[in-house]
Amino acid sequence: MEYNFREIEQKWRQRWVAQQTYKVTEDASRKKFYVLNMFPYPSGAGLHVGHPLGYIASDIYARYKRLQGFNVLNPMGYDAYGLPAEQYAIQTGQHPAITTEANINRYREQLDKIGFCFDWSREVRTCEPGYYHWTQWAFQKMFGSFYCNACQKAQPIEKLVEHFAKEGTANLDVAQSEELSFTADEWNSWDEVKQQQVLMNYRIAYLGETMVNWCPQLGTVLANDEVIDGVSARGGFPVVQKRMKQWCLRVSAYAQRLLDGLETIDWTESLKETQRNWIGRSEGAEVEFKVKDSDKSFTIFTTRADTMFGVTFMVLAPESELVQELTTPEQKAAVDEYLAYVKKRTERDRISDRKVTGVFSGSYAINPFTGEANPIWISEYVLAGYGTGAIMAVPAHDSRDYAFAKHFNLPIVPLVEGCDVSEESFDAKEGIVCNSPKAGATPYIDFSLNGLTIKEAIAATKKYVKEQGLGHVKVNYRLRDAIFSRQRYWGEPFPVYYKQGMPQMIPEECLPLELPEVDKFLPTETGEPPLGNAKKWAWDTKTNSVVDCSAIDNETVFPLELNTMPGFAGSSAYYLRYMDPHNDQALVSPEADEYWQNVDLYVGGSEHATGHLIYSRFWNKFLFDLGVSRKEEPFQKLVNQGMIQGRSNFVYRIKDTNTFVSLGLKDQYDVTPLHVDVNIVSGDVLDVEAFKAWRPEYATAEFILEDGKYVCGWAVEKMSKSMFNVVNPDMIVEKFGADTLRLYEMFLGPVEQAKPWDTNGIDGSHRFLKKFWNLAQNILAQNTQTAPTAAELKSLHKLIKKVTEDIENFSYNTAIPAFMIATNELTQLKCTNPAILEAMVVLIAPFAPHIAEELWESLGHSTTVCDAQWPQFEEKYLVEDTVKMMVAFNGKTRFGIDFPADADNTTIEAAARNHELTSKYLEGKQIMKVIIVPKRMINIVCK
RNA sequence: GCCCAGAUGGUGGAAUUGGUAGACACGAGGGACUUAAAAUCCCUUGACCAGUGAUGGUCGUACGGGUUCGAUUCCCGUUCCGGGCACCA
Repeated sequence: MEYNFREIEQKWRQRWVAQQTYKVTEDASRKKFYVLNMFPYPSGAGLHVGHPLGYIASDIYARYKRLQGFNVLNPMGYDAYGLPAEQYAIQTGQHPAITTEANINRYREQLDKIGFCFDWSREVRTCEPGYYHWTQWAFQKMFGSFYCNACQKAQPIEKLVEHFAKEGTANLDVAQSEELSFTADEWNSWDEVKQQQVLMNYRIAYLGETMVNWCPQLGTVLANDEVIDGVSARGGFPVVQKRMKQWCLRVSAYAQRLLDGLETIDWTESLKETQRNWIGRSEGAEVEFKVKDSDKSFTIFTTRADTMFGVTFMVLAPESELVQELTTPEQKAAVDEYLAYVKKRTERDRISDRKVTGVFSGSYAINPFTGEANPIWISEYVLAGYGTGAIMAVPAHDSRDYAFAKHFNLPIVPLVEGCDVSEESFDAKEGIVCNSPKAGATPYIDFSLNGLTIKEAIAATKKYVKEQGLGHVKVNYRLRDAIFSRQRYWGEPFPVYYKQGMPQMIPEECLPLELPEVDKFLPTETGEPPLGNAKKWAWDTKTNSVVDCSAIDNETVFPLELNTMPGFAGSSAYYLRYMDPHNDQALVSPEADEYWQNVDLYVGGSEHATGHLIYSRFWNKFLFDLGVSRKEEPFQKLVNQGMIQGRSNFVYRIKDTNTFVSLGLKDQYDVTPLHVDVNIVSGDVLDVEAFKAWRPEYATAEFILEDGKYVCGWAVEKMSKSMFNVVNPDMIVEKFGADTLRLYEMFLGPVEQAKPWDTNGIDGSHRFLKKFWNLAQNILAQNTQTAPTAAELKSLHKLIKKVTEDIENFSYNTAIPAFMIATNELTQLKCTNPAILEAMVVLIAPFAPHIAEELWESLGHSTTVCDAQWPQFEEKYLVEDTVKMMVAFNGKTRFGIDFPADADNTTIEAAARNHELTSKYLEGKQIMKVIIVPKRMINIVCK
């Protein structure tokens, strides 16, 4: 019988749906395993062969775990809110919901063809009210919480209110936007609005006036991870800094826990490193400097407290409030001029040209270690948002300070033995300290740092700063709070209305607050977000319902929030929702959450390292504090699948002609390379007729061939429509079958590695399946009932061992060759034993489920192969009595000799002396050492 | 600039983590079957040298050193490619 993959695959696709083969339910008697893919944004372009890579890898693991007896949750859904659908809506008037629905249907159709074991009954879409109900709910909980530093967890805001009423801000250790100080009496005397304003300083979801990344072309703000090199990650439009009132999430409060959590999870080191960089913890000291001839003082942050003796000037950020306070009247004009200059510069200007600029404030600061007065400068190289917005400059040991000192001719004092600072600063934190005053030499300090290593000196100075009350030890993080408002239509609406300018949450029982209809998806004429176009978008507090905007009276009917939530809102807790997707009483029931816990294996791209993977960890930690999530870390193990790049093909057109010249001859002409559709190129040879038919302008094209063929050039590029290098999985499935596609994608190389797609090699995978099929048909036809031979068992168990290990390690690319080898061996052994075939069918089921099901049925089983048992490896079938080992003398390979498999040094030595091939080499020689490499070789060191 | 990960045939990639480097596949070359093509099967395929031949030898895992009986693997230095962070003090 032929291997008719089309018939087989269609048959099993239908049967899996009919029998609900992949539907899972919580089952306390079985161990759970949760496999998850990063859910896709359903774009209009559909899937290309790169998309399913991760899905196939996780599908193999899910199927393998199921065969091992685990109850496997492997859900799929859609990250359905997003910019492309909205921009399409702006251009065409087509409602984003319609576009999104159409795209989802196309995705689903494509996914269904590849044979995944997703439980589609658990599908979620972030744009559905039943789903974003819980996104809104979590937001309200964040609004109703503050972060307690002392207990390192989120707490209800009521506790903070209680604290304020009793002690004001005394004994308060909480995460906050700015440090406030007030008494209980003051708090109690304030009215509701004032109290609410103060509480905003502490809420985890808060409305904050902050500098945001504003993208004028997109008409919205962007989070830090959405901005790359001063332009938007999506679209590449310029981004400017703008002060705006926005919803923010206090992610920074969780910085330390986000950092610590990395130690407990099984992610790649490079991904953890990326997150560590993003969180950017730095340990240092805040030191207070008094201003000369003034009662003012200010605090700086430094990680190099050891360089206190190398300070020669101070620098303030232009945006710092200290600038106004410390500028002397004489310098005011110069400072104002400088501030005006800085204000004109965009983020992009700052990044692209880093010229040294600055202005002297006129004031001096007293170094608390030496009593020296140092000039206070103002410069844009100091950032307002980091540390205290003020630094002590140590030009000898900081390259930025160095550049500044050279430019403005300020002194440079080196502090490390033997360092040369005539050309550049010495930034390394290594070496021995010198040039610090002797103990007792100044009235300010009674010890010397000279002779200490930098590390010791840092510790010593920090300790001194703390003891003397000159400042305190401080940890700073680069991680900023996430800006949570977007001026868009196609996103989750905030469940918020405004009363007296203060945000109010709509009652929890009224959630979800559904996205209203608008007739235009653009911002309003007055510059309000698109929701400003909605007619029915006001909250009636009497009826607790959405009413027409015309009813707004600001007494019982109030305007609703016009911003929507960003993309990461819906993707932050979706893995919890899959556990209990139809629950309308809770995000997830405690029972479902207790059973599924967290994701055991998460598969997705590393491009989400500083976005989704930070936000969802934060979101989950918050839910953990609330007691909603059982596990502090959502994704125990994470595998990053590498991007599949496109392999583009080129044709070479001779300039100003319609003649194309083959690759090997192109250097003889002046040519322009042009992308050509890879689907009309096979093995880099162009299908000339198809090319003429491809585009009208090529209908009359002429060709200069080599050896009768037109050979194309090629390059590895991103897979994209514009490069004509997109390979569609549907086409591959049609031509070779889903099992071949699955096998080939895994065979291409390690899952984690980026690699170019090359359809040429797919024959090999397809050929293997045919061979496997033929072997199976042969066995089924003969159906010998005798016991398997030792050779057959050896072949099988070698395979079991290899495949089991490789799946565990995600080395699918090495598991597949093992199948090829075993199939060849068993074919050569003329195996006719169905027991051997049965085991092989189970082993291959995760990789090629359709063919496995078909053969499983042929073997007489009435259940699906998914309910089979993973074969057990038994060592005894691999053990051999004798082993052929290479005997080498002093490392030089000489002879292959059979030895007993369990031979030790003494027997080997004796055997070597007696053996006809080796005895003469050893005659009269002394054996120094015998090294046995198990089952491989023996090296005899002799002289 | 700092941090992380890499570099193996014409190509994608293996190598039991210190033990016969190049598994497996693609491509290429040769052959068988076929009127022919497709499909299938078999052989060769890192480079160089010697030999009619079986075969033997030398070199070879980016480059230069080191440790070791033995290094693709460990250590030091250099070059190149990829990723992250970046006037973050």
